[in-house]
Amino acid sequence: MSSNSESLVGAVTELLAYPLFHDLKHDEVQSLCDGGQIRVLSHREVLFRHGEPANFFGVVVGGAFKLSRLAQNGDDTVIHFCSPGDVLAALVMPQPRALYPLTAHAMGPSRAIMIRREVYLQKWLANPGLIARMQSLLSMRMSRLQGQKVMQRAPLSAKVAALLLQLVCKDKSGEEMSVPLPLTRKEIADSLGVTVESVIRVMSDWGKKGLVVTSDQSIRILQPDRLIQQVDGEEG
Amino acid sequence: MSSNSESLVGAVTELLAYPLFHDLKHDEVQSLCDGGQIRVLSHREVLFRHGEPANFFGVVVGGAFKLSRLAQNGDDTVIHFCSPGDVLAALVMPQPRALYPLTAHAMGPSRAIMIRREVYLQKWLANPGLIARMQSLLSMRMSRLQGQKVMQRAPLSAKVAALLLQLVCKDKSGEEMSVPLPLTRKEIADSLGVTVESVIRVMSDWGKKGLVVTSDQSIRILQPDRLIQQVDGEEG
DNA sequence: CGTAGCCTTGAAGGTGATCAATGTTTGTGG
DNA sequence: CCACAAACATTGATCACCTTCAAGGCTACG
Repeated sequence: MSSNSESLVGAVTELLAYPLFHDLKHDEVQSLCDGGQIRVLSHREVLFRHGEPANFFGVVVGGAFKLSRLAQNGDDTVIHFCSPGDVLAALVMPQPRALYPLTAHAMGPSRAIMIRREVYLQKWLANPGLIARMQSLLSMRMSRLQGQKVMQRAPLSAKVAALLLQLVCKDKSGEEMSVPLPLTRKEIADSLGVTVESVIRVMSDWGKKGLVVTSDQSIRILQPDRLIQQVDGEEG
Repeated sequence: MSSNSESLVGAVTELLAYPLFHDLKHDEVQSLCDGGQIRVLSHREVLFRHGEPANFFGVVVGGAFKLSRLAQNGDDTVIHFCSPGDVLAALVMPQPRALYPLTAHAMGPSRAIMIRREVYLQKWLANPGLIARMQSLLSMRMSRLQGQKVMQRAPLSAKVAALLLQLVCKDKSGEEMSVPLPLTRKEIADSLGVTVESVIRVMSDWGKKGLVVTSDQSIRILQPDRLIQQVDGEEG
């Protein structure tokens, strides 16, 4: 139940599969993970907490994490959902006495490699190709945040639709696809800054119309085109 | 009136003053700006536009810029306000066929150094110390975005107060301070995703109570402590 | 078997949006 | 210097959307 740590023998090979490490050799990745350790978490466990000293950054290698912060009224706001291949808290590493800017909760059983701050400063920053790919990753995350900000004035249904469509791998529009995270209505609400009840009303409406189905904690989108119409503000 | 470009003889020396280039020598900065050019814009002119091919990134050296995107309903959303020393569009440089992710409008007379994409890839990325400081900059920008997202459920007055307090250099709380940008109500509204009218109602209320004054296009905060109370949700 | 987390539904109420009209400031050209 | 246009600021009335509050059901897990 509690977080466990193992050696990262096999994990390094997993990393090679992610675009971030694409043109690197096994030894090079090994060196980039120097002194790191794997952490295995179960559902709702905390990888790191907002405000703690940030001596490690992370690479997700399994499951998913939600990055969130508490508002002063008590309920937390989800900033980002992380999938395997994503990097956590790397941006704050350069700061001398860095604190984690967010709290990271595991969504379902998850794993992450935690790597020392010094290794980032000495080895990661010295590798221009790696930094370039990391900046692309950050650029996409930034882009998502901005995309959500643009939707602020849109009706709630548009926001929920946009979020769901952001989360599915948008390969083939027109076909059925499913959200690759165990996502609760509360988490959707916390991510959009609205109440659970409102999200439920929107989504149960879609359920009746056959737009989406929630089965087994997994959200499947049956008619992506009609969801996209919701984003664009048309009536469905 | 239209955007002008000069050589950047003197501008390089200006750069040395910003934290980003703090430990660099004049020649090094010169090399980092290789082939760059200075652009001088007047109020409301566009430095670059969302969707254009991004072959240059920028460093602000005077005035201010607002980074915004159009929503599908037509009005634009302000993502960020840039002051001198800030870097523009650097994150997308690593991508092969990068497009500008936002539109940059000058707020009042402003200047920026525009530097070729290749120079970023070859010289900037190869300088670990520089990249580290750039990531700190980005980290702060990210932090602002997140801070605003956390405020989403708060009442409008709290959001406006938080924005104003973010923009002033928060040195001495308790004393009078003023926003260092020519900021209109519309821009505040576009930044928060609300309507102009709502912002006006909040701020004119504060004006009557002596919390803030708008004179000469400049917003001065007379009683910062009471503004902070607004953020925390207390009645004023 | 009981608790905890999640989902659902309904009724009432408030906050901010919308629409419309008008005043104010800034900048431009004759 | 004045006239005019454009951008910005302001105020009021009405209304929709989302929140809040309350109550209950479902499933998982110790």
